[in-house]
Amino acid sequence: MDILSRMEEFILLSVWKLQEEAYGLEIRQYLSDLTGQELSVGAVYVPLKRLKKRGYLESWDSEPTEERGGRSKRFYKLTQKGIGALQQVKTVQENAWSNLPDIGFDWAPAKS
Amino acid sequence: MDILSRMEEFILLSVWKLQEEAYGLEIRQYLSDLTGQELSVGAVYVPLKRLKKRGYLESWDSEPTEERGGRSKRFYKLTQKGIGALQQVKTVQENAWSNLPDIGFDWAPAKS
DNA sequence: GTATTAGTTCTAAAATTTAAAATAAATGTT
DNA sequence: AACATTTATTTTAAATTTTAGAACTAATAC
Repeated sequence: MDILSRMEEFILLSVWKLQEEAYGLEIRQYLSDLTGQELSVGAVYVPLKRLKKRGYLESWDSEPTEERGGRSKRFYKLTQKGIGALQQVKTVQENAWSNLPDIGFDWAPAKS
Repeated sequence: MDILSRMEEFILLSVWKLQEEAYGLEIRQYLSDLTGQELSVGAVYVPLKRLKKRGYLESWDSEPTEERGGRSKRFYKLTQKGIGALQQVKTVQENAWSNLPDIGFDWAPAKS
């Protein structure tokens, strides 16, 4: 399906949400909080690269220095294409959840 | 992430939506309409089996006969676990889309 | 220089998705 | 009865995505 995977959607949304602070480890932390589940570093960095390569994100590296140790951060920002892909997934998502019948059907055959 | 993939979510929702008519090819058609994209048969049957094996769906086969040719259908129905997984994904999804700042940031460095 | 901290890259295994050919099981036709 | 047609599921292998975590980088602190 030519629709963002859930991981891709979540990463794009993290970038949106985090604004000036959208970089790898921060995104990882944000998503862990959101879903209540630990996330390996690879689980974030691998799709980030892919999303950039495909034009959903752009990036730039922070100036080497700041306050304390550690290497520089790679910040991300949504492109127009990225925003469009999010809009699309939102629409399809909403359609999928619309007009569902009441749950609690009873048409399955009785269990033997 | 221990959350339904998008394909899994969509298939479970199809089963919910289609009620008495929830079987492979019908689900495929429904999802093609929903997303506006053709879907191979494997793209539906493979995850259907997985979802059943994991307890999100139960199934039974239709009586061999009906009106016209063709082999019997395998119908699906959500289990409690399946409903729960959909509820979870809905909640996380809604959280992910809440409280997003206005889009149209301008903190990226100027293009060189 | 050596330790510490913060971050990214790499990479291989596992899991999922996808496409399409094969198979199955029913009815219709001659 | 044999063969064609229709509807549906199964199989399978390739492609893609996800995941974990070790390795590496680059800065500051001592």
